[in-house]
Amino acid sequence: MSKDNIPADYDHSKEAEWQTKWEEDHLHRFIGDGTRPRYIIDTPPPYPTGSIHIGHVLNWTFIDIIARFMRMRGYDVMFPQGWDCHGLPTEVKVEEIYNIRKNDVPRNEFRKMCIDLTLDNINQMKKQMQSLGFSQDWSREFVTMTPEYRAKTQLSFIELYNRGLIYQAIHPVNWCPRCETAIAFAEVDYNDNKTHLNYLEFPETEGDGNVKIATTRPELLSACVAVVVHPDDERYKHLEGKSVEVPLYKRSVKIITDTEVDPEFGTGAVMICTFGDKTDVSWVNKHDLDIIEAIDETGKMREVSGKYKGLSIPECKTAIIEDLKVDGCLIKQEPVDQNVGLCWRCKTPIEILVKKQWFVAVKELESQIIETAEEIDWIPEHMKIRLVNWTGSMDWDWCISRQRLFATPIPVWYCNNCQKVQLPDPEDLPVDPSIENPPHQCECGCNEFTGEFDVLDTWMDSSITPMVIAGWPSSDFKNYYPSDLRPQGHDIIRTWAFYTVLRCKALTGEKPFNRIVVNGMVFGEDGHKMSKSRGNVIAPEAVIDEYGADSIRLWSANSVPGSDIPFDWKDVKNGYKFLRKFWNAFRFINIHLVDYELDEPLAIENLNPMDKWILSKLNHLVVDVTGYLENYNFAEAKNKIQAFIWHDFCDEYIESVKYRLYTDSDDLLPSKDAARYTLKTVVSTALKLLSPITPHFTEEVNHYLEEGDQSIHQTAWPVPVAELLDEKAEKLGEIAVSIIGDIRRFKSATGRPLNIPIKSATIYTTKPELYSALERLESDIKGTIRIKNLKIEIGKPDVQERVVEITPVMSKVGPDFKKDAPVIVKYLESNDPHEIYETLKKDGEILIDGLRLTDDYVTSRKIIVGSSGEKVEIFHSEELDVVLEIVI
RNA sequence: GGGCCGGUGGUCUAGGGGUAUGAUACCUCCCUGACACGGAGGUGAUCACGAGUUCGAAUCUCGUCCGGCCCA
Repeated sequence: MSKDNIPADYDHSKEAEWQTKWEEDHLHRFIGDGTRPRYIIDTPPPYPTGSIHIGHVLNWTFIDIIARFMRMRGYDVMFPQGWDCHGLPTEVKVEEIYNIRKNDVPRNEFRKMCIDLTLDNINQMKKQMQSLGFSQDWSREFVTMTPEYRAKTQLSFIELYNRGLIYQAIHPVNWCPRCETAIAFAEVDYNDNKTHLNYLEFPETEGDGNVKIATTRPELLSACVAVVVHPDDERYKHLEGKSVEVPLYKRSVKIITDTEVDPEFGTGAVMICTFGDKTDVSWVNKHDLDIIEAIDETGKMREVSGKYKGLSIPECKTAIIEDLKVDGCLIKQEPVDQNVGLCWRCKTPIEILVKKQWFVAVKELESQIIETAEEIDWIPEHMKIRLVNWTGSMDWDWCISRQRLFATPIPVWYCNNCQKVQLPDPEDLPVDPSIENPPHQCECGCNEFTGEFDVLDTWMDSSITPMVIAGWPSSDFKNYYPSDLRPQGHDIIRTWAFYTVLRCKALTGEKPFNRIVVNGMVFGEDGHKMSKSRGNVIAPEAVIDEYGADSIRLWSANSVPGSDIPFDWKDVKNGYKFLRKFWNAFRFINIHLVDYELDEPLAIENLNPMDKWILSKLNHLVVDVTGYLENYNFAEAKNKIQAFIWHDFCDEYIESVKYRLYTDSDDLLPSKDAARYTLKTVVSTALKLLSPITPHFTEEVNHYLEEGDQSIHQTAWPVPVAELLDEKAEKLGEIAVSIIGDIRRFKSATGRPLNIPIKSATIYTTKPELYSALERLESDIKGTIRIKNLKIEIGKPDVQERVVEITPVMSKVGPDFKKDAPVIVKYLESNDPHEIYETLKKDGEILIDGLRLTDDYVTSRKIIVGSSGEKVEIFHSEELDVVLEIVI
């Protein structure tokens, strides 16, 4: 039944062996034959940076617990893993490694360098994930930079283009002058700094007046297209509709009004430029103003800025301020705090440029996105609000073109004659228009084309994962779509969740997933999200080396969706201690299981009160943990299992059966077997409950405990046994636990060793039902604490009790006495507790200002004073209200 | 500046109208037939602040302050 070569210590380095075995045995493969209900997880594809961080550990532990739990419950689980490869960070890294700029080598050569680096990074991260015991089906791995995946991304582009949801337009975009590319809002970092607010005087074109405007960006003077003031601003009422002259350039611009102007800031008059900031963009659109492009793609001043042409932005700013001073147009300068947008990668201040770009028509899809979000289960629910609010607050459509190299090419060509857009045939995908030609000639008869050099935003790759894992565009993909579960962090609700909902809905007409479980962020010791740039990162390998994957998984499991959690070595260590405790308990049990032939029906017949107690608690645990895991309350599941094993089982139950296990008496043999059966059942069931959380540990113990070599992960999830759920048995067991604890505490309080034998003990109770309960528990109490003679008596010993404290039971006093409750409380506080107790005992009630207070509304604490002079020690057990008399 | 979340013993945390859960740290005692990497006990919280509702607020409402994530 069990093996007798159990190592003294649990060795977490054996985790790797189990990982290898699971992989070799294909334990985590999705079968897909329809013999079991399917459960599909749309796993996040991480960006291959080369190493996973603790945030990944948290996120993937959640996923893995769910995957393992669902498998044990009979589901065919698809747990794929992908990699979201494309992006600027890899390009920057490659430039760094080879000390080149991307344009120094041919495009394809540069891409090859990126691919090689990414493959290495994926390999490392995959190993890390495997070392954590995550149960992905690696036969279904997807990599967004492969031709197969790029073909899907391009197909999704073509489909949306054909439906008019992707269009090309001239549009303001966020632009990084260093990277020379458009970037999305999500890629803009913001930084506080100090600059100067410059007060400039714009003379009236007709008349002698002038307007003083305040600007932080005088270098954009050449792009000034209007001056705007608040419509209610009395200072400027007379100027509405008139024109002023732009200093230096002597151009005339209109004065317009808009309520968005803050009259309190600066002078209350603002110059609108193309484009100083986002407000400029909205004003230009709203008032249909001209567009003057003053800055080029590299951040240099263009022709239109006149003598400043070719200067960088800061150079131009300095020069123009000097010239304004000379002209007398600069009235004053004052320091001001500014919040500038920076390129998230290189920290260069971004500009807003006017560009021909590709867009996804997000604004048009808004209502559909919100509807779809409503159809999805959000865990926790408030996360949905973030997506809905975000959807309603987009300033402009999603710009999906990027001027980069390592990405999926935009699959279009332009006819050299008529400029018409040419698309590839779906069967030719993927294509690279920068080096290939389109399959057909243009309608206009022309056969000369220019390929698009721009590439797609990486979110275009990763926002179709639920479709890709379902096999899209193959015709049966709807059998595996939508996914059942999308697990992800709350930091990317406005990106990954948003783009996935938007794109999948637009492409399939359906929601991408039924349910989204959102995990929190991991904080470092400084209270901030763990990130490389903050330098508060702890490497998962360091934790695994010291305490093993299961310990960090236990740490991860001590949390719930949506809550941020701080990383703490102490907590990881606590998980490790728990596993060690469980291991030792198992080792002890194993000694008593060697050579033991289980006769289950017979054992069940002979269960004693303590066995029934722990078995009932075990079955309650099964019910509870199943419910907690169904509701993603990992913390509660983990804590309930841990408390049960550590305290109920190890500290109470095992201690209470030792006397039976070590007996040689034939009379006690059936009871001994019942104990062995119970020990085995508890360990075996608890292991199953724990195995989604700590798969290595439970597998290790399981292989010693059970016959055969079936993996614990292939066993069925425990179901509660109705006959063993027994409230009466639990209450009876609690009485034993309480008495045993009291005697332990008594020993501790009187400075005696815990294992010191007791010559005789008498338990006095005045309650008949308690008396009979104690009678049934006699041998367990006696055996557990080693009492030679135990007597149970009805009545009281020859002692005096003194009540030292009477406490109101507020949950009863409050509702029943309402506004009189404080009177009761005050009375109980200010009168002698013993007298109150005596009155209650004598009269059954006590009158306080006409209020009838009975026994039910109070609890009392007694001490036992004095004795009849015998050499006995007496104490009062509060919980049960019994008196114990002890002779040691 | 906006959206969302949060502020509970030294630290972390549960609860969310009736006098606060657990962990950790600390202190005391105990080497008990699996585990001293263990066990038993103990100290320690006016539940961020202010006001309101209520007999009663950590809990509900409003406001303030502080922190976090995302965005501007």
